[in-house]
Amino acid sequence: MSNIREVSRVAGVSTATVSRALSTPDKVSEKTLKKVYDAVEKVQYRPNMMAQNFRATRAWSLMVLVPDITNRFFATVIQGIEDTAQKNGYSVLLGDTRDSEQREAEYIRRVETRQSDGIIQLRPHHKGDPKPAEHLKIVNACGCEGTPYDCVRIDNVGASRAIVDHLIDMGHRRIGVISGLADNPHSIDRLKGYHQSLAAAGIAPDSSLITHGDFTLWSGLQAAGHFTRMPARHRPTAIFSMNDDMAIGALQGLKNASLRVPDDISIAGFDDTEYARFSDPALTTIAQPGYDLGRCAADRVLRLIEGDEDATADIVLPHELILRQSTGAHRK
Amino acid sequence: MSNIREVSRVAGVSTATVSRALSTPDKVSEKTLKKVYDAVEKVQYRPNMMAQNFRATRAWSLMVLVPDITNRFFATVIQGIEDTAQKNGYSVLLGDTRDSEQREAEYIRRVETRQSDGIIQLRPHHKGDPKPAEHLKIVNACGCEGTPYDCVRIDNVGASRAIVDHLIDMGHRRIGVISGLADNPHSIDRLKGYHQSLAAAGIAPDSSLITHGDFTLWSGLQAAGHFTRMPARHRPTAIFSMNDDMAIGALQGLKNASLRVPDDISIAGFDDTEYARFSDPALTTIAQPGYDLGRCAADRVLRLIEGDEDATADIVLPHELILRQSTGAHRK
DNA sequence: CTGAAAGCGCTTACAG
DNA sequence: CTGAAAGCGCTTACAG
Repeated sequence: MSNIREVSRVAGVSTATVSRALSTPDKVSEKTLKKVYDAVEKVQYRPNMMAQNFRATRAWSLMVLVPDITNRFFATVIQGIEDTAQKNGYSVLLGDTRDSEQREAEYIRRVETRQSDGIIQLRPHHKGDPKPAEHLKIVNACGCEGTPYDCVRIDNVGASRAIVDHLIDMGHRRIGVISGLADNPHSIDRLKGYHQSLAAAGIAPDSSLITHGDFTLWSGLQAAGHFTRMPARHRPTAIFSMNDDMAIGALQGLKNASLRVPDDISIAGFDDTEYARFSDPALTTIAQPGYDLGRCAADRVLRLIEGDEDATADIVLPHELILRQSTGAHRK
Repeated sequence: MSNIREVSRVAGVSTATVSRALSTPDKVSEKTLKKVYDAVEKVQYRPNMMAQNFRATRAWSLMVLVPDITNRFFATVIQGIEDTAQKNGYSVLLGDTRDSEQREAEYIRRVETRQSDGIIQLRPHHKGDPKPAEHLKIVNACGCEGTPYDCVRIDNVGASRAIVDHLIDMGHRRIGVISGLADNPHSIDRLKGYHQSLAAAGIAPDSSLITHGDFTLWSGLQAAGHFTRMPARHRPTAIFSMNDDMAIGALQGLKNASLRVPDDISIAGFDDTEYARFSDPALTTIAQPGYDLGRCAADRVLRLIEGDEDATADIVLPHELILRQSTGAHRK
């Protein structure tokens, strides 16, 4: 592994000149430049970024804290983050927390020890979470309203209202919900939208219509059981699942119980992952701009890191209701 | 941001002693230890890993080169890598190449400039690829036979044979293939297995039965069109798709053409991602040990980095044929 | 058990 | 335009 001293020796100049030739070539004469470049070529010099970064006190990397990398929606957000990071010369460190607080703490420690310049957190900030240390550059992507630091998100309450309104417009009055974990802020916000829609339509809420999963395919299948086991007249005629994966899982549960979708029961998802389009029937869902959420969040941490920014931002990106075949009119 | 000098000042000892107290406490007296720990606490000292790593010439990070992070199979492999890395004190740098050679080159450059200690490459090594530089610590996960450096993989030829044999056992003789890109080594190996099975059963190959996708859901849908547009008597009675995503895409194409699976046509996938179980009908497929492939590959680079190893390894992990409802007996 | 000193590979203010 | 020198935060061989 050659270093700058070796280059300077071969080129017959000082290390300072080599450094300048490489970083600020217009401060160096043509002739010297050539000598340096030739020497770089000759000794196959590659700068030692560990040394460079150490000196510059900049790791040029971003830590992404993601609950579950196999979740396609999160993977899309990460693509947005990575493209932006890459474009700005930053690397992305993967922190797959698997919802473990201990793992999350370990990753955050890496940022505190300067292995990373900033954090993008993909799980929503819970009400009870401690506020992150003042000096941490952190942005929440896919968060919720009320996050006490920078946050890029959609209007979860409004999106939820849009989808429940759609179901109500189709004539449904008994609308079931497959929520995420009860204390998850996404669950809370989307449930709020659900209740707002019911209230606006004059439909009395019924807690037996609400069941909880954990955003995985499996939990969606389990959740469907809650509804299929109900006597038919109590059963909802439509279900709002808080993500596509649980909706896809539920689809299987409904079919196992010989319920036809949407003829016997409608179901809608949330996220518009690629699989939503390929389920049978294709899912009505809310399209979240995953890639853009990642891109914006990355832009934001980068500005925090560069120090261009101090005011806390709450950026809300648009969502869109996507109508497909899994929802249909209520049939008497 | 406090540093070791500040700690030494507060503790009233030298920086050397602080360093020793933190890394080799048994070389330091009890009394001094306490003074140091108190000072660390008082000034909220966090070691600067950039300095530590620079001095140790070890980045403590692994670069993962992945063609597409949204592919669930790859995401699972990455979980195996990350758990192993984490356990050994390494971070994972994400290099989502999107099949771009330019991006791949940029990521490799990061390793050459010592931002990372080693590489795990998730795309298979192509015959024509240049051999990576001698000093690079690189392991191929999910590779193919004949990779000229360390490789952890399954027996793609054998797995392909297992699935095609199954279709033949069910009475199918016209077996279509949805391959990946023609020059992809996985495509090549799996096609080889397909041909071996046909030959063993005395079935003449028919190139009109082979079509190509790119391992995405969409391309599977396109590929299905190739078969549904055929006159019925030329159409295959079973299809082997080289991954689950394309099979799921194809499922939709077959349904659009009013073909029932498996009554009119059988289809099998490859990978056994979580979605294979939740498609309708659930997919017959080959289970690849994605998590273990990642774990083994990470173990391997780690050994390369630690210098415990020099012989090139070719590690083959077991696969398994998973029978579900998407394949059935051939009906006359 | 402890401290003074050197050095990892780089960059930059300073002087010429 | 160029070089000598200092310094980023840490560790460790050396001497005591």
